[in-house]
Amino acid sequence: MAVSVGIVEDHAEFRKSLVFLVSSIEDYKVIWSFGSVEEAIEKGYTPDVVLLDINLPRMTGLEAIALFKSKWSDAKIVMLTILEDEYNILTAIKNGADGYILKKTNPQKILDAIQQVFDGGAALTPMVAKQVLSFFKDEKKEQEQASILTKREQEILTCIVSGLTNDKIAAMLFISTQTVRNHIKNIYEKLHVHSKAQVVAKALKEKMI
Amino acid sequence: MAVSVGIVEDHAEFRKSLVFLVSSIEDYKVIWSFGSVEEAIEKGYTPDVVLLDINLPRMTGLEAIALFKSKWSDAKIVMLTILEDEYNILTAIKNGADGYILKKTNPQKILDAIQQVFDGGAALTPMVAKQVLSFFKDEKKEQEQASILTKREQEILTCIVSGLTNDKIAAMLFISTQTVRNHIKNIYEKLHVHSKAQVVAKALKEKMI
DNA sequence: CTGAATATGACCCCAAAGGGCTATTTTTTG
DNA sequence: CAAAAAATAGCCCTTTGGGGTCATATTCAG
Repeated sequence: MAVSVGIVEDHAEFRKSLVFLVSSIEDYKVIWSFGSVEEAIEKGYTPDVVLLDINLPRMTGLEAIALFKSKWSDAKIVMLTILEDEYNILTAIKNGADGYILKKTNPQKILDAIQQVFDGGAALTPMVAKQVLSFFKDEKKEQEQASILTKREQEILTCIVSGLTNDKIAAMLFISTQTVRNHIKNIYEKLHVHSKAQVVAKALKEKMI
Repeated sequence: MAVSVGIVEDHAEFRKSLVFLVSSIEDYKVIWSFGSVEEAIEKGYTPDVVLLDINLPRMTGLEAIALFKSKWSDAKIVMLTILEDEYNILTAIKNGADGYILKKTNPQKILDAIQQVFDGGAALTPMVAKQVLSFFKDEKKEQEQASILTKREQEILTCIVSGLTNDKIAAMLFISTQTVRNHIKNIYEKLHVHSKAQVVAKALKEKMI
C-alpha cells in the first residue's frame, strides 16, 4: 500500500515539481495538492503525510497544523519551507509538526522525510536540528543561572513545591516557623511573587527545582 | 582536507567495524579509536568529530561530552548508542552533543551524521528526533486525569496556577467568592490536595493545564 | 580584618485560605 | 421526563499565609 501524500504550496511551479518528485517513487502517491490551506481543508481527503509550506495566502502553514491534525488525527505533517528562524521552527514543533525540512534541501531528503514521519519518526534537516538542540542547551544555561536563591532558600522552595505548610517546613529543617516565614518573604522578593501558588508555578515552569 | 574522526566504543568488534566503515570513505580519516573515555582523553589528539558510545567502562559517554568539549572546543560530538530513552537523549543534548544516532541505524546514516555535524548542523535519527520534539510539545500525558475536573473547575484551576486570589478569580469569572471557594474545595477533593500550592504543583507536574 | 550576605528568631496585624455545612437553580444525561 | 451532575451562593469557624519592622549570630568574600 502506497503512502498517500497531500501537498499545500502556493507557488504553482514548485508545487508541480513536488508532485512530480513524490509521484516518481512507486511507494508514494500524491492524492491532492493545493495552493492554500482553505482549499486543502475543504477538498482534500485523509492523507498519510502532508507537505506544508508556511508562507501561504491568508492562513499560514503554522496555523494550519492544528487544523489538519484535528481533521486527520493520524496524518503526519512535514513543514517544507525556506524559513529557518527560531520562531517558525519552534512554533511549528509546538503546534505538532512531525518534520521540518528546508526547501533548499536535496530532493532525496524530502522523500526520506516522508518515509521517516510515516514510520513514526521525526524528520529535521541538520540545520534545523541544530537550532532545536541549541534551544535546549540555552534552556539549561538559564536553569543554572537561576540560582539567585541561597541554599537555604532553595531547600525551602523545594518544601513549598512539595505542598508543605510553614510549620511542617520548620519541623523538617529544625528551625522556627518565623525563620521559615522570613526565608519565604525573601524568596518572594527575589522572584517577584506574592503567594505560594505563584512561587510553585514559577519554580516548576522555569525548572528551578 | 579529510574530516578527522575519533571513536570511543568499548566493544572491540563494533569498534573495528566502525573504523573500517569510516575509513572506507576517502573524505574521512579515523585518527584514533579507544575503548574508554580515559584513554581517549589521555592519548587522543584533536579530532573534527568524535563518535561516542554511552555505555562505557567507568566514565559514561554522557559525562565525557563536557570533557571532550573543554579539551577540544571545536570538536563535534556524535553519540552512537543503543539507548533511546528520554533521559539519555536529553542529557546528551543538554551536555552539548551535536548528534545522537542509534547503533541500529543503517551505516550510511552514520557517515551522513559525521558530515552533517562537521558542516555545522545537528544529526538525529528519526526516532530520536521524535522524542526531542515531543518533549518540546510538552505532550500532555493522559488527558483522562484532567477530565476528572469539570469545565468550570478547569477554568478555576488555570486561575489558581496563574496565582490569582479567590477574589480576583471571582471577579474574572463574574461569580461570587463563595462559589469560587466551593469549586476549589471540589477540586481539592478530586485531586486529593489541601492547598493552592499543592494543586499548582500537581497541575503542572501532571500537565493538566 | 571588616563589611556584606546569610541564617536565625521575634513581634504585630489582618487578609486569605481551608474545612464543614446547607441550599437553590441550571444543565446534562440516561 | 426524572435523576444526576454541575454551578451558583450563603453561613460558621479555625488555620495559614503575607507584609512590615527589628535584632543577633554566623559565614563569606574583598
